[in-house]
Amino acid sequence: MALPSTYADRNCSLARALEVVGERWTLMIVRDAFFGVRRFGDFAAQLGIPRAVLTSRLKALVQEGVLVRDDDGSGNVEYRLTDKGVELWPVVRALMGWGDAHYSPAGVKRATRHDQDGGPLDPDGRCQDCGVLVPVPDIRIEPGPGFVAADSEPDRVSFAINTPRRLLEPVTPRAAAGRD
Amino acid sequence: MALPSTYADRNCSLARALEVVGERWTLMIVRDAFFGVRRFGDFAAQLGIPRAVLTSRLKALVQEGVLVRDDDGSGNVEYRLTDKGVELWPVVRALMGWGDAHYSPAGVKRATRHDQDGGPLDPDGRCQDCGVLVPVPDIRIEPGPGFVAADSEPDRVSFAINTPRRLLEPVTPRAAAGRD
DNA sequence: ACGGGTAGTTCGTTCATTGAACTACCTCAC
DNA sequence: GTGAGGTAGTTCAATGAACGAACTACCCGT
Repeated sequence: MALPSTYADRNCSLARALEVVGERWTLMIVRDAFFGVRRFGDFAAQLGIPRAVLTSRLKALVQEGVLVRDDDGSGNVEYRLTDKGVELWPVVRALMGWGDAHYSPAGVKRATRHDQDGGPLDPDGRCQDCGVLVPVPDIRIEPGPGFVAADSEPDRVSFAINTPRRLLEPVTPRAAAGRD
Repeated sequence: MALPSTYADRNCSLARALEVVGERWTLMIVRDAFFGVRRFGDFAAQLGIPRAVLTSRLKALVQEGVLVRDDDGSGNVEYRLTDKGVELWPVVRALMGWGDAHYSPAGVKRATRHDQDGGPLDPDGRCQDCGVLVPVPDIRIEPGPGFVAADSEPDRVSFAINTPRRLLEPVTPRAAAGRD
């Protein structure tokens, strides 16, 4: 991976995209960002990723404009998806869909719905009730039939992630209001 | 990466999918398979991947049922996408789309069309002329406006890949007929 | 000053990738 | 049958990346 372009193929946007999000952990970080994770410690705990690797990945994602780093100056930092990052949703959705289809016989692990009317979404992200292409912030995600309950008490972040909620909604109700 | 599951998240089909196709090179191999590459040597030359790594990735993909290995007994082996592998097309398409959108200002590097009527496909893979959801074998792929011509004479496989053709059509016209 | 929370860095170990060279097998022409 | 040429791999030393635990640095409220 490293910098552009270990995948030497100059004519393939897949190679180019993988330069950015193809490294180990990167898409998992992006996934968590969609689920509302914003804090360094939350990413680290949620993913079980070495902190040095997390630092490196977050730096790369910020540099590529997938995340923004927002430091409030008081030791609290937030990483949030940019528009460019949000546009990775189809990638995450496609991979999740494939994983669900082939490795989750009991059904999808997480279901998506149109938050406004509760309609389920088709594979393209369209509401099956009202037909609109649901924008990412209006997508509600919730445990599906293939979801397996944790055997131990979930931590704060896992609980939030496994409770019906809209994408991008921060899992950590940050003290300061209006920060969203 | 390694075996199931270095991404410990048991409730995430994204993690599960990445266990299979998230390693370095893997999606590039799958991409080439969509483009009709089937031979060990063609993958190796096309991707510039160390042969040992290619061996390992192909083995893993076969074991996961993404590819089938077809050995005709005469030293010729073909790796072909299974149905499960073909279902990765939305993943490849989504990543290519994102790469095109953000790293190819001159336009998409490869355009997709409905082979039957030549209609361009929308981001969901639907023909904009006739409206049908085009099955993968009926998708024609061809250089788009962002494509940059090679500076040197392309090899046989690169030439085939960069010429309008249907997905999954083998780039190597294997001697034996009916082998498809 | 202190305790607790936060975001990182450091560093020795382990593991994966790289790249070049080498092996093994089959086929066809002679 | 023997040798040339094509195929699919394997081997191995060197490099680089990931791991994980411990440590540093900063800010805060008390």
